[in-house]
Amino acid sequence: MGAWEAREAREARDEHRAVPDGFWGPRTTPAARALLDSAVRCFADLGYHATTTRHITAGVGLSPGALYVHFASKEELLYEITRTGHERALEALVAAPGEGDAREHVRRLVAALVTWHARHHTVARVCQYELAALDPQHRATVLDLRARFTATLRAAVERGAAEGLFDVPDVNRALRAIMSLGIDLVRWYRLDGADSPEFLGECYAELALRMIDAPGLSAPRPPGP
Amino acid sequence: MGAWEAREAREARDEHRAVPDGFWGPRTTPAARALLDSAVRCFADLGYHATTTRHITAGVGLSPGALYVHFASKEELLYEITRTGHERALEALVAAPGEGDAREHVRRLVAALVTWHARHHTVARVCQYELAALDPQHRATVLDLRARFTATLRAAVERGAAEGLFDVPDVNRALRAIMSLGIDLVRWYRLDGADSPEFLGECYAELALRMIDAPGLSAPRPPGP
DNA sequence: CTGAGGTAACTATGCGCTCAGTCACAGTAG
DNA sequence: CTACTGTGACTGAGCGCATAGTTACCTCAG
Repeated sequence: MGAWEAREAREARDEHRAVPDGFWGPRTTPAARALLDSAVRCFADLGYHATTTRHITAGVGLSPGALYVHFASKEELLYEITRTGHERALEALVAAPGEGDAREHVRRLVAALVTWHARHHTVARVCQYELAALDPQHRATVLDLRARFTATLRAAVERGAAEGLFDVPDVNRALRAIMSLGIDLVRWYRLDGADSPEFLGECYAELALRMIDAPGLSAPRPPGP
Repeated sequence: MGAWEAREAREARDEHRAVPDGFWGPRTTPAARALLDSAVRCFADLGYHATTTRHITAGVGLSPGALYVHFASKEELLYEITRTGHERALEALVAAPGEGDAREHVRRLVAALVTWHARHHTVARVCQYELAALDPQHRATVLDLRARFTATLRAAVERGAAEGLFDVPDVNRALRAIMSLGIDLVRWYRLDGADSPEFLGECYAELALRMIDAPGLSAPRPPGP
């Protein structure tokens, strides 16, 4: 039995994966993907600075030096995680169909935002809490992705405000409130809890609309749990 | 000029204080208060694990060993900060008057929650993000304070739901949404921004009520910015 | 004199990262 | 088929360094 079969056997009995297949993209090798998975779990549990390279490599049954075969540094690992995480979240947002009026568009955007952050709450936690540990250049790249994310949501809210569907005295304040609903759940959400990501997305989309709806426009209440 | 006058002179030209006078309680000595202030700034900026004892002591013009004259360890410093922060936040919440119906009570509680977290956003950031670095015993003490905090808010929401004022299919989900509004602002709020803590508290209290109000109960819209 | 507060040099530890060497394996020559 | 060789993944000891925490000594107001 070669080393690679032995490692696959170890991986098979590892705890559940941090992300689904395909998340890291097709070019990444199996060992690099396993290291990214392990790093996501460690960074989410302990934080970037409290995580050692030995934690990460031990999580996939490798020795400390193996990390540097696939990544130049611990920081590059964090960069790969946060950049890919932000790219996937942005993809989920722009994939939300823009049909219907601004109200339906915002509903679908918030549902997509919340569903993604709930389903990928471990990666999302790293993306939200560990940006300060990035190199300035890497951080700038990730913050640019964040700006595009926010701009997508802002456009929909501004459109609804212009059409008189929403009552938002300050678009930025409304945006921050909506984003807070989606972002803060990475702090507490667990996949084995009562609410599925999709269900939570629907609930929170309704809450967001209630916050910004103009008076008298509220639709009938959504289904219960 | 003695060493103490020299230190006071250094403090006088320091950047603005992290917390107002009296925050740490009357028993703490001036040197200990200065170290707590410096630690709050460092932990909020860099995170607990990336902060060294040299950072903290250099921030008040002392040598590294001086920290251990006043505190047993870096962790005890974090414990003092998070415990006191949670105590002060809880005090602000229970000080909100409970007069009027449940709707007004929730409004005042959310306003108090948001106002406190905005005004003390630096301490609050440490309280929210660095709990994992606490000793298990210290963490248990702080989590108990958090539970009492949540229970205060939950009681008011449950009362309103029982009276038919609120439409909340799941009290925990509504609570989490409201708490997320208040907690996530420590990530972005700055005191030199456009909204004062009190004004943001009023705005967010209104948003919270819109999320949970039963249909047809919404009051006229609040004042603009 | 006393002792609380503070200093500076120190220790032990554990970190990120390196590098010479091992191993499995694919390709190729004879 | 065997023998040889190049290649890339990986090992594991360990380097240089920065860290948290310790300690012996100093200062000076009361």
